Amino acid sequence: MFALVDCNNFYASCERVFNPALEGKPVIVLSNNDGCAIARSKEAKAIGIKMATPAFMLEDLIKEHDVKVFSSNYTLYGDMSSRVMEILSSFTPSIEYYSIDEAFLDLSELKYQDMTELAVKIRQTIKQYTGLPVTVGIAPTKTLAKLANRFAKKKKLTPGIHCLLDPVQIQEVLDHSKISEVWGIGRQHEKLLLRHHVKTAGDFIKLPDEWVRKNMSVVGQRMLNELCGIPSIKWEDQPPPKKGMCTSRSFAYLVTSKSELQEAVSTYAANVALKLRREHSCAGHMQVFLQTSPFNNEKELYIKSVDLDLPVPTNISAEIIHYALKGLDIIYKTGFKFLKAGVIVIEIIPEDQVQHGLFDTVNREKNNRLMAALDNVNKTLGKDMVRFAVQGYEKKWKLKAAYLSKRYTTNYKELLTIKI
DNA sequence: TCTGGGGTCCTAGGACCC
DNA sequence: TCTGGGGTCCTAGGACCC
Repeated sequence: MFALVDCNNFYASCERVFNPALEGKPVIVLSNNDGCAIARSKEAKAIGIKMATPAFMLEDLIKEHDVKVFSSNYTLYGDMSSRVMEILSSFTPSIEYYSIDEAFLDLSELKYQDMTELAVKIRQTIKQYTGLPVTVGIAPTKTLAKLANRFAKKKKLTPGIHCLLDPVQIQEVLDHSKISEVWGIGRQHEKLLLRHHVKTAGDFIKLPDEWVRKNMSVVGQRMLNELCGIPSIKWEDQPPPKKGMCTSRSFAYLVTSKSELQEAVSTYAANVALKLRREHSCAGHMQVFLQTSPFNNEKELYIKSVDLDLPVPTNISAEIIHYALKGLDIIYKTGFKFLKAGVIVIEIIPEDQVQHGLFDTVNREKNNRLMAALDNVNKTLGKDMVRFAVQGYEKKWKLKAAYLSKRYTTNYKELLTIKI
């Protein structure tokens, strides 16, 4: 048996925990750059705010219904997430952290007899310790647990938990789940299946294996197995090592000047280098990319990326910045208004497996000590307090975050104050 | 004016080898 | 007119996830 536990409207709920006045009100959280709505409270969904709607299209609705709007506060959400995960891991050590707001638990070793009772307990504990509402779905496979979780959100009786313990209960949920609600069915597969009159998950499991395999590859076959109660998706206790890391952002406004792009690209490069150091990894290869707005139909779209080999796999900021700027030199073109840039590193290996080059001109030992010192200072004083000059000081291009809440749980200066 | 960011997995097809 | 067959590796692109 597996449980899928996820936080309801996670980002919106996090904002509510520290601002009870938001209770019962429509709340939305915007993506980076205050671009579009990525989290919505129940009330916001009810007035018709759809996932990923651009903020500028919501202006009327926001005014009309007095919607409370927030910029993404990842420091806060990340910290709340680790609190939830810690509580979950107190129920069982067999836990897979699936995303910032959800986790699978493997319940097979658990002595709990009554699964429903366990689900209730999980829900209550998280609510009590963090203030966050969660939903629990329990079933024989991960995909069914996902479906049970979705079902738990829809149903009127005992909302927030649902267990699929026998074939009858499973069949009921399959028949009441739209095909698009199955984990792994996206827009394209939905279209394909609807063309073949497959409307529900119940219809889907009636399809012959060969058809699924032919039209939806092994991915479809796995979904089919999972829905039939045969676990076919890997259990990942430990997150597998990352294959690539990326830092990219849209700019607050369209950027034309090369110097501003250099600031941005070197900032992203420094960020990627920091991510590598946190994972104790080095990268052997990088890509830098640059693009104009895909939404401006009148102007020519310019998307260009360049690949660069790093002579020796590295996580040293200065080195990664150096090559990123070299890449920018290659792809930069005057006469365009750029919306977005990014730095990607691949060929990632553990830092203790780096093969040093015979003709290496970089003093890696010294640089590693420098990076450790830099990370330490920044950890104490706050992110980016010490940085490379090329990253710029003003950073006018930096993304917008006009409605940012405080970092209540991670910064002493931003603790919640209560007047009594 | 204003449209997120960071990932994974799979397949097909080309290049290359014997 | 004839022009193998198998294998591997790499890449681009598609689909999906949160």
